[in-house]
Amino acid sequence: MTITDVAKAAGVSRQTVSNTLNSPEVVRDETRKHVLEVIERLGYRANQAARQMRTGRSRLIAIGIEPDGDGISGSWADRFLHSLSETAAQEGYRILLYTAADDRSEIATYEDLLGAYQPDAFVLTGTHHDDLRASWLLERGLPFVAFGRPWSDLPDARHPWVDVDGAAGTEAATRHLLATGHRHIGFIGWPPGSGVGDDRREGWARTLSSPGVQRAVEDGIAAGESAARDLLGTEPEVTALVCASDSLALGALQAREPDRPVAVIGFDDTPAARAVGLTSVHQPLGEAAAACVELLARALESPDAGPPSAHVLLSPSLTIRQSA
Amino acid sequence: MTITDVAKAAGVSRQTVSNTLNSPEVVRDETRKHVLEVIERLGYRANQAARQMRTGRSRLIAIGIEPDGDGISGSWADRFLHSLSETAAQEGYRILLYTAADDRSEIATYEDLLGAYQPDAFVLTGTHHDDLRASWLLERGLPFVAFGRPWSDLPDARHPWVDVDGAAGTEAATRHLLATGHRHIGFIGWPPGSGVGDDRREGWARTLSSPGVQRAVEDGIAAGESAARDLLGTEPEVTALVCASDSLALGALQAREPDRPVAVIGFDDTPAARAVGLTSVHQPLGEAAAACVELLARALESPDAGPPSAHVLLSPSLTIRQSA
DNA sequence: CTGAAAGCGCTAACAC
DNA sequence: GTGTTAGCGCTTTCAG
Repeated sequence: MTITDVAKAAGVSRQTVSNTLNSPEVVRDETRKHVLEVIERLGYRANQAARQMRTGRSRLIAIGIEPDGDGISGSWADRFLHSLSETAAQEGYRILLYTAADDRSEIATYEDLLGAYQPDAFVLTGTHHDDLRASWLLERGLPFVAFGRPWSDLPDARHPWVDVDGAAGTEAATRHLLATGHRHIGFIGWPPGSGVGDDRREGWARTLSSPGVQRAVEDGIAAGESAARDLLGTEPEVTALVCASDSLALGALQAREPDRPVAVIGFDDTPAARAVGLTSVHQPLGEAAAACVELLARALESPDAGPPSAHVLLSPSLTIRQSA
Repeated sequence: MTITDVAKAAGVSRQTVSNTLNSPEVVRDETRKHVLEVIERLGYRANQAARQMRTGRSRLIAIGIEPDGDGISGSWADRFLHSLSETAAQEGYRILLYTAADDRSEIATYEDLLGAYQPDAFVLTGTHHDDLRASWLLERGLPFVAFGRPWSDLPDARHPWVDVDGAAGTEAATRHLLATGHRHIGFIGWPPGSGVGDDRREGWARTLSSPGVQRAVEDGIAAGESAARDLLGTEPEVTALVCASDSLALGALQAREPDRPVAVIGFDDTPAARAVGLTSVHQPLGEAAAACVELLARALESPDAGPPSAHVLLSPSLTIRQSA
C-alpha cells in the first residue's frame, strides 16, 4: 500500500496525505482528521526507504553491543537495550544493532553503516580514555551520545553524554555503612587509570573523615576474594568493604571468616547480587537509555543548534540486602 | 558518494558497477576486479534505501527484546544478540530491535515494521503454546525463525526453529550425579504445561531407573528455596537436586542444612551460577543465534523453496562447579 | 558484455 | 489549501 492508495481512499491528492503526515499545520483541520482516519483504517505506514531517499534521514539509531567479559558485571546491556528500543520507538526511531571488538573495527563499522543504512545517530557505550570513536564521529559532525562520560579533559571531548554518578553510588554505600555503625570501611577497586574505577573509589574516599584502607586489582571474583582476604588479614579493625563491582564483592563475600562478620557492598546490582543477597549500588539503566534517546532526538530535531553537548548525570540508588 | 561516482572513477558505466555488485558473473573478470578495486579505494557502500526501493529487500532482520523477569534466568539475551548481530553482519544483514510486552502488541509492531522498514525476516524468542505471533507470520508467508520449539502439535506449527535440547541438559545433569554416586536425585521444576519446563523435567525423569521425587513451583529463588526445603524434609534419602533454572537452584542451595550435603545443579549457566559456584547446564547461545541467521539467510536466498521448515536442536553442555 | 531508459514511494518545490 | 512536477540512488528491463 502506498500513499496513492490512501489519497484515493480519502478522496484527496497524494500531497495532502504527505502534508498531513509531515506538515500537519498546512492542512485544513477537517481534511487532516479525515485523512488520518483513512490512514488508521487502512493501516498505512509510510515506506521508510522512500522517505529516507527524499529526506536523507533514516530514523535509525545504531548501537554497538560488546561481548561481556565475565558476564557478571557486564550484564547491563539487556536492560539498557530494552529501554533504549522502547524510548526510541516512542520518538519514532528504531534501533540498529552492530558488534565491534575494538575502537578501530567499530569505526570501520560506522563507515559501513553510514554508507548503507545511514543511521541518524549513534550511541556509544563503554567510553574510555582516548576514545577513537568519539573523536572520529566528532570530526565528521555525526550526531551521537555516549553512555559514559568522556574520561579525558581534551577540549575535543565536548559531546552529549549520559552517565551514572559512580562516586555518588559509593558515597551512598559508605554512608549506609557509617549509619549502621561501621567505623573502619575498606575499599576493593580496580587499578587507577580507568575513569569509572577512579570515580567509584573517589566516592568512598571522600565520605570517610580519615583515609581508609584499600586494595586495587583487576576485576573478577577470584581477584576480589584474594584482595579482600589480604586486606582483612592486614587490617583487623575493618568491618565493612565497599567494592567497585559485584564481581569483586562476590569474591569479598567468600573471603570472610565465619567468626568475623564483614559487611560487603557491591556495584551494579547484577542478577548475581540479587541471587546471593548482596547489597549493591543500583544503576538506573532504563532512565539512562531514555536520556540517551531524548538527547539524540532533540539534537536531530534541531540540527541548526550547532554541536549539542548536553550532559545528564543520573544518581544511582542503593539496593539493600542481607550483606550489609 | 553514489554508484555514478564509482563508475566515473572506474571509467565504466553505472550498470557495470551495479552488475559487479549484484551479478558478478555477467562482468568480465578484468573489469570486475578493477571496479572492485575502485569501490574499495573509494570506500563506496551501496545505499540500502535505494536498493531496497528497487528490490523490496531491506537486508534487515528484526528481533524483539523482552524485559527479563527476575533477571537471573532471563539474562541470555545479551549473548544471543551479540552472536546474532555478528553472524547476520557476515551474511550481509543487520539487526533491527523492537520491544513488545505480549503477543498482541508484538504483532502490532510487526505491522508497523513491515509498513515502514520492511525487515526481510523476524526472529521470535520465548515461544509458547498457542503462539499468536507464529501463526500471524505463517498466515502471511513472512519469513521467520523461532528460537525455541513450537510447543504445540498443530500442523500450523511448521516453521523453522532453533532450540536447545533441554531434556538432554537435565539428562546430562542427572547422569553426572549418578556417576558421582548419588542414588536419590530429586527435581525442582515449574508447574506442568510450559513446554520448556516439561522438557527439562522429562530429561531428569527418563534418566532415573525408578521414579524420583519432585516439586513444581513458579520460578524464583524464594520459591526454589521453600520447594527444596519441603522436598528435602519429606525425603531424607535425597542427596542431589536437579533444577529447571538457576533461580530455583540458587534457592535450593540456600535450603541445604549445614550437616546434610546436597548436590545441586541448575539450568542456564547464568552469571549468578558462576558467581556462587553452581554447577549448571550451559546453553550454546552463540551457536543458536548463528543457526537462526543461517536458516533465515538460506530461506531468503531461495524464496522459491516454499515454506522452509528446517529445525536445529542443539545440545547443551554441563558446566561443573563446586555445587555438584 | 556494456550503455540508455524506466520506475520503486516518497517529499520539497512550485503553480493553481 | 490543494494538485502537479521532479528526483533521491539504485536495479532491471531492453538495445547495442
